[in-house]
Order: sequence, then structure tokens, then C-alpha cells
Amino acid sequence: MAITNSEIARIFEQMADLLEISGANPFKVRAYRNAARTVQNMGRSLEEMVEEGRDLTKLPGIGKDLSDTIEEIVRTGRFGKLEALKKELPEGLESLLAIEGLGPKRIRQLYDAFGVTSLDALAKLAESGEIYTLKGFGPKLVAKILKGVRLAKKAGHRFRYDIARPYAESLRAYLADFDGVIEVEIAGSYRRKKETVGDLDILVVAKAWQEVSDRFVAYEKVKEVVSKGPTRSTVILSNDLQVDLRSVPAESYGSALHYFTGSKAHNIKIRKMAMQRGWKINEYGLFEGDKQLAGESEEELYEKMGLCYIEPELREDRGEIEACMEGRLPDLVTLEDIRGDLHMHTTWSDGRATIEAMAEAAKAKGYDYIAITDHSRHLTVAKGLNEKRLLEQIEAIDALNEKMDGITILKGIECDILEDGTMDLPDSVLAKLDLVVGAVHYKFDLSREKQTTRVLKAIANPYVKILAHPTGRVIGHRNPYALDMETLYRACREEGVALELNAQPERLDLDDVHAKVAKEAGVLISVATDAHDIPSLDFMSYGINQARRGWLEKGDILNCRTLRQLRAFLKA
DNA sequence: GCCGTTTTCGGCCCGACTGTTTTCAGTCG
Repeated sequence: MAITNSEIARIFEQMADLLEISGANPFKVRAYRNAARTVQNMGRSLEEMVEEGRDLTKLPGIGKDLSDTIEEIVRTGRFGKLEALKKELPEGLESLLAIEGLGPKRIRQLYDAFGVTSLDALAKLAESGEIYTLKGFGPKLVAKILKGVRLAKKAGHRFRYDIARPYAESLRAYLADFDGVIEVEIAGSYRRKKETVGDLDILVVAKAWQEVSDRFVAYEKVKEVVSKGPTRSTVILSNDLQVDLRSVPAESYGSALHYFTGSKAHNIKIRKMAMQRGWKINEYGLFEGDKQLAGESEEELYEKMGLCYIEPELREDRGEIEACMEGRLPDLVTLEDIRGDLHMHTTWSDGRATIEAMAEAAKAKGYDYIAITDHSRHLTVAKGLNEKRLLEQIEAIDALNEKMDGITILKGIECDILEDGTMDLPDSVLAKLDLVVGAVHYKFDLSREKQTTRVLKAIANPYVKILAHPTGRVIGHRNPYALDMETLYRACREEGVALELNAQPERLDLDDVHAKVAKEAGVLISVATDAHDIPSLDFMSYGINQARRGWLEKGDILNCRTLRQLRAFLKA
């Protein structure tokens, strides 16, 4: 009975939701949410830890009860207390929490009085007017609820980073351009470079807030003005992305930026540290009594707290505060550290640019090398290369390398890993290449055991040097396939195989958590764009964002190495 | 339900806003 950490985290979240609606002790609810976060953020598989008899109470936020609960879930696939609770409160009730304006108390009220358990039932009740018989439900709240129902029915309420970015950046520029704006910054998960963002939180220090707010709601892409207040205005953009603009006094800018950048967990930890010293942190500053100790800048805030500056990408309470205190915060990789791109396609398979055009574009980015890695024959829909065509491509690349200066084109392939773990092309052909990138492109639904065996066999092939998009997930579309990551990391280290952090914004695979654990396990990472055209070479920045969230440094990344060092790795 | 340089009991992050009230509960970030 295989179960992933994410699934366990989901169970804890559901438990927390239902407990909240049932009116349980709010701190118990919080304990479940904290545990869910711990489980979601940890790299090790809980299932394996249970099998190995590890002491789970060592994990933060996991005590005796939750440790037993995890064991129960791993061993039986069930959680008795949750099932008991579901008998009292029907399933689906927690889905109502997604509606703005509805929290546990009101949901409970609606259920007790009218038996509401679904969005449809809620909408019906609201439209009939019967809802007004409940205490505390007035016309404005009901209108908000009805709007929330319509919104909740639209799928996918988080936006992929790359989709939010153009909206975010043009709005930032629009505001920065205005005379009345002294500072402007987009905070929240956008600033932490999370792979998806829920909404945008923009902070401004304004000379005249009223004018800035007027300009904000007049932005051309604003579809709807939700509110326009004395310190905050909220709008919905044409793509349904919500944007909050907040006015912040200059002396509080740093604290506000820190507060609204989050993550919540990171902030809570810092705030607790302040409390222990008898201080208080809020969005206006760091205070000792009424005296402001810091607040103008984030740097000052961290310094006063006795901490070093922590990059936004690290602020997830995944050990960054402890690492800072122990002087082992990573020196995060930057885009400028990248010397080449080790995964891209051309017109030889399903790409849209020639080898030469891709090489020229990469050279213009200042890269020293690229690897051409078109698909192999099994991927017929992508015009995958057979032996004959691959040999022709090798000749073509040799000729280009003769001709071109300033960049080296490595001969590679993104070779399919077949169901039995053998490679799609014979070793005799793979031997002629500089680089073989192995990839799973079908049979995603094998059992964990079979999928792991398949991938391990592939990376044991002496020619395979990188495993592409290792978990196969596509954000909001396809879950990662079942794979024993711990064993994979070990095998990669032993075989000298790097794992890819695929920079396609819908993949970002490995993700941040996996990248961090892979690094800790001593595995090298290749941050690669998998570009199918020239503009997609720019995906590198998304890969770097995720790499930074995964604590990666220059030294952890294969394509930060010089060509000579890279060749040494490929030959080893 | 977790946790411990005031604690094995009694705490658990904090402030603002909204809509509904007539002093505040509920929700949100």
C-alpha cells in the first residue's frame, strides 16, 4: 500500500478542515496543519521511515499521537479518527472553506440549519433568500458568497508563476512609472518565486495614496474593482488574477515587505524569536514596548534579530533560520552562474529551430556550451531519431562545431527509457555521443516497485548521465509517478548520474523540496530548459528560481561547470 | 495535538477589515 507524503499531508489538511468546522480546539486544528506542512516539506518518504522503524516524533510538530496516526495511515491506508468525523460531518463540507467570507463557523451554521454540504445547495439557499434567517448573514455577505460560489466553480484558482509574471511585471512598471510612488514591490509567494501564485500582493510607499490608488484601479487590465480603501485597494485583472495594493509608511516598508512576503511559517518563527526576547514584530516594525527597533528595511529587521539576510526564496521554514544561525546558509546560484544548457530539441525531432539557430541563440546568452538532445525513435509523435538519423545528426553537429566559434555543441539525445528499463537505442550508438539524457515518456502508471526498478536500470547504463524530468509531474495536470526517490538519489550518487531540474514552467521537475534533498544526498543537478524553440531558452530563469528555492549553489549544478569539467563528468 | 532556558500544564502569532451589529464575531492574510 504505497502512500506519498503529499497524500498524508492532504489527509491531515482534511482532518484540520473538518475539526475546524466541528468546532474543535483551534490549537488542535493548528497542530494538524503544522504536521501537514512538515510532511509536505520533508524530502524523506514517511512510508519508508515507518518501514525502517524510525522515530517520527523527532519531526517538528509530530508528537506521539500524530506519529501513531502516520503509522496507521501507512499500514492501513486509513485514518480512523477522520473516518469517524466524516460520519458526523459529511464529506464535501470542507470544500465550502474555499469560498471567501465563509469560514468554519458560518459553514457549521449553514449545515446545522439547512444541511448545506455543496456549492450548489449553498447557491440555491442564497438565491432563495432563506439564508437571511441566519444570524449574521446580511445582503453584502450573501452577495460575496454568491460571487465566491461562481469563482469556486472555475477550476484552478492558483496561477502558474510564468503566467502571472507578465501581468505582475507590467503592473509593477505601470506603478513605478508614477510620480507619486516612492517604492513598489510585489511581495507574497510571487517574490518567493513559488511555482504557482494565488494572488499578487503589491506594496507601495506613496506620496499621495489616493492618487496612487486611483491610478491602480484605472490600470488597463483591471476587470473589476473589488474594494478601494484608505490603505488597501483590491482589483481583479482580466485573467481573473486578484491583486491587492497596500500603502505602507516608509518607516515600516521593510517590516511590511517581510510580513507580506511570508511565508507565514517563516514569519511565525521569526515572531516567536522576537517574543522570546520580549519584543514584538508586526507589519509596522520590530518593537520593544512602544519603541521601534527596526522596520525601514528587511536587512535591518534581520540584523536586529541577530540573523543574516535570508533570501525570499528560502523563507519557507525549511531550516533557513537555523542554517543562518549556524552560519551555513547557502550562497544561492544565480542565472549568471549558468554556462550552458544540457537539454534542447531542434527541427531534427519536434523542435522548431535548427541546431545552428539554437546554438547561435545560446551563444548570444553567453553560454559556453549546449547539448542537442532530440528525442529517440520510440517517441514517434515527436519524430524521434532512429539510429540512422542520429548518426546523420552527429555528422551535422561535427560540421557545425568546425564552423562555429565561441560555443561548443555537444552531441546528445533524450533517449526514452523503455518499460523494462532498457534504453531505446543500442549502447553501440549511445557510445558515439557526448551525453545521453534518459527520460520516461510513457507507462507513467507502473507500480512504485516497477517504476523504480525501471529507472534504476536505466541509470545503471554506463552511457546515461542525466535523468530528465525525474518525477514526470506537470503542474495542475499530471501527478508525479510513483518512484522511490531515496533509492534513486543513492543510485545517482553511486552511478555518477545527475538529476535534471527541468526548467519548463509547467514542469519544474525536480521541484524545490526534491532538489534540496537530492543535493543533501550528494546528487548533482542539471538545470535545463528542454527548449523546443529559441524563446524557450529563457526558461532557464524559471529553473534557477526553483533551484534557489531548493537551496542549490553553483557547486551543486552540473551546467555551472566549465566545459572541461563537464566533459570530465561525462566521461567518468 | 504539540511543546518546554520561566512550564509535563498551560500556553500556542498578530493585526486589520468587513458586515453586521450597537460592541463584536468571523474571516483573512
